[in-house]
Amino acid sequence: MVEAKESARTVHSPTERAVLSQLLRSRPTTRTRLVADTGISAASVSRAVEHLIGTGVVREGDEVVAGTRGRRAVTLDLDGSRGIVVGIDLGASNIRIIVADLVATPLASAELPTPSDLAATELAQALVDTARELCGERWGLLRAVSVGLPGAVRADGPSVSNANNLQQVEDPRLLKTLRAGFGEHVQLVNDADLALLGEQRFGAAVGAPTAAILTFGTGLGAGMARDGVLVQGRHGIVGEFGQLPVGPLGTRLEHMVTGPGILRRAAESGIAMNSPADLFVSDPAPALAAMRTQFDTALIIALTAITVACEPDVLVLGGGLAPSLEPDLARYREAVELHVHYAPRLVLARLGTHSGAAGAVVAALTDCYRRLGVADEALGDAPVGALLDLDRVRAVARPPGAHD
Amino acid sequence: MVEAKESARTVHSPTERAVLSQLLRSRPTTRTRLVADTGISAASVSRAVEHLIGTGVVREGDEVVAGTRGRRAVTLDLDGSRGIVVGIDLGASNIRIIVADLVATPLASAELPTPSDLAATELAQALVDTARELCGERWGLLRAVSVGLPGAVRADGPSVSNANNLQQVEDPRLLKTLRAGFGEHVQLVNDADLALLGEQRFGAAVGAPTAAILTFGTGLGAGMARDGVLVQGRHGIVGEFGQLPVGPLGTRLEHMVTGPGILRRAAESGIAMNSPADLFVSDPAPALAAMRTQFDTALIIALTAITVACEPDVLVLGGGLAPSLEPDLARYREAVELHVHYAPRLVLARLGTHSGAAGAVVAALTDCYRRLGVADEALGDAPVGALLDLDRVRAVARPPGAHD
DNA sequence: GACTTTGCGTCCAATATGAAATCAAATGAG
DNA sequence: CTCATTTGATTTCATATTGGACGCAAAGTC
Repeated sequence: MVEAKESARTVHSPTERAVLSQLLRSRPTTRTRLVADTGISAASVSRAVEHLIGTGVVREGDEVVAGTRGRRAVTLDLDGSRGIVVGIDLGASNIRIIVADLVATPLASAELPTPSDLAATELAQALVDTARELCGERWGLLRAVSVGLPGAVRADGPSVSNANNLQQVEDPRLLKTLRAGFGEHVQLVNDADLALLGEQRFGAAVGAPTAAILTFGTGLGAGMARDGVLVQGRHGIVGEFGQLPVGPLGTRLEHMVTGPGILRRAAESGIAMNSPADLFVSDPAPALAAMRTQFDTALIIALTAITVACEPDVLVLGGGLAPSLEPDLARYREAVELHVHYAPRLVLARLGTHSGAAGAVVAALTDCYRRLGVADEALGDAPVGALLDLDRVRAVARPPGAHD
Repeated sequence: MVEAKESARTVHSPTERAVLSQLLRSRPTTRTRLVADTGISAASVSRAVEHLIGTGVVREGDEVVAGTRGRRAVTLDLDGSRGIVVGIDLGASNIRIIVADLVATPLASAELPTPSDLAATELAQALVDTARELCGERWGLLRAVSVGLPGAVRADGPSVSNANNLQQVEDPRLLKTLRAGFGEHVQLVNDADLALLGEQRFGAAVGAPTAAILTFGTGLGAGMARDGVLVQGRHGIVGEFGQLPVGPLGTRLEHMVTGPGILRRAAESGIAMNSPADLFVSDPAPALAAMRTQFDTALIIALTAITVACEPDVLVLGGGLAPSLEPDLARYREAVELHVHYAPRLVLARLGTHSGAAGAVVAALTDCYRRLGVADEALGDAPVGALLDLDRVRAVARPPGAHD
């Protein structure tokens, strides 16, 4: 269970924290490199590493095969096998779960339709059961769980609000049941925030500590991170740019750029439309072209707003509609740049439907490392280097219900 | 000069830093209270204080007059007399300068019309000369200078852009001349950011570490601070909500809510208007009422955007037009709350025309304390308790040109 | 095979820390 | 007024942490 012997694993001394933090940033590494990177004396680094190995946090690896002369340095790395984390993306239509070890190696994954008719308690229990099955005999090693939801997560409790597309997650019993099943260390996070984390660590925004995401799903979701840290308000409404009343007659931005809104507006105008993607065909009918212009206007407002809100280096576009926007990314970028003399790099999400669950893994790992005593500045990089491999995620996927 | 013997004044040891940081947060205080607040042993606190006093950073004050028995504790406080800072608000129409000591006691202040016909170098030299005159014989104690400007300040250099209302501040020679005159520690900051700092420390947003400001001047300025720290992007465009193309035909938000834009739009509509304040009379003519509705719509978009950008506890409205909005603050707040289920407290700026210069003093002091080794978390509070007293600022005001 | 280079652990002196004792300064009781 | 009591500040001392110097180990070079 999550709380098992956690205290014994906590790193106390400042020196040891500094060493572990640097190890996280540049892993795998060696004692000598840690000395150079931290400025701490070789004697102290050696002692700290010795203790970290004794605690089971760090392990020695194979020797370096550098071409230089002299004795070979022993590689050091986190001992990822000592624990596992679970990342869950609880979406309005699908649930995605990834189990990974402490260095973000995917161990198992699953995807299943959301049983949206279930009440909060049953839904939570279903998540616990499925995750437990995926973890198999490693269940005892579970250290942290992160769950992404389509709603505003308030810092108090935490409680959830504005979850229009999956109402039952607002029920506090959801978290209660999750805690009962997974243990203490369960966190709820907005799904767009998690998708951003995923893309920042493993996807389209790698190397951009200040980045933002805009997801076009059932609703418009947004997330922002500055210097590797999510911007999250106490009420969870940071990023709710979809609520800006910028359309004609005060229509909300969300209704101008997401699927249901587009279809409704088309119906109101008497335009036949099968899918929102019809809006993005190359030679549209005049009536459609007018709607597309409105869409573009609204989207550019959203992009501009998010740009002046946090000045991201990269702005990721995700969700079902995002691929349709690819041909026009350059045009959107120019429009933003025209308005504020700066524009972030506009890119499509690269993890696709996995970004939320991948981000949940990142959030869970971050939680683990923070409890281990890693410095906050270093958390943004952890676990860098060990990219969560999408192919491996798929390779370890199991149909729900299959047993070990 | 600024760089004089700075190194000797830097606090090195972690313990000493912790003590100084806590002293800043709860000053004036005593050794015993520092022991309780920091958790450091009495012996170490005593030693640290001794050294801080020896360095000249801290001084002992009068004894406490507590009603309890036992020996009286000696009060400890920052030694504000050991240095001075200069805060300058370089506006499009007026320059305001405040000289203060290291505990934010105003020593001198001045206000003069901006000589906007001067080129960058001459303008900078005028600032240096005026400040030097205000400082008098204390000039040698100058530790830091902050200058607020109506433009986007980029982190590189720093360079300035988007300064449409005072073009010459974009010239890099401005900073060069300022550095030549004031010394190394001059920083340029966006004026809205500084106004927010001022209101957060001394004005309408006291006690709100997460706050934002919207200033209605020649242009629309905005600033945001999260947890006591300004949100500043590398390109300085954070907060440029005025550039959102939300009006009809893509009109920028700025043009809908600031003086020049209002006058121009009135002229275009054939409405006679002497001052933008005419828009806010209690029983407007129908044509005016329509314009007012447009203004309200745009303002609510701005307020909503800034709310979802950082979720401030307090949103300060400043600049010339702000007082006209007072009767409608509750209405605006409700509109925002309707859109995002949360609204910050909407308040008018309390420092009026002084907020920028007061904020510049805060920024300069923060710079000083950071160089002294104060922990970043404690900087948001420094120098709490010593409120910059507006009456004192006025009392020490001198007409430019007067001599000591 | 001796030498050099590099990695890493050990020894030791220097430093910083906290618990406890001591000194200092105030009040109140008798 | 004197002395016990209380609280604040410093000193003493035992202890822990740190980094430099040294020594050993393991590799390549000549």
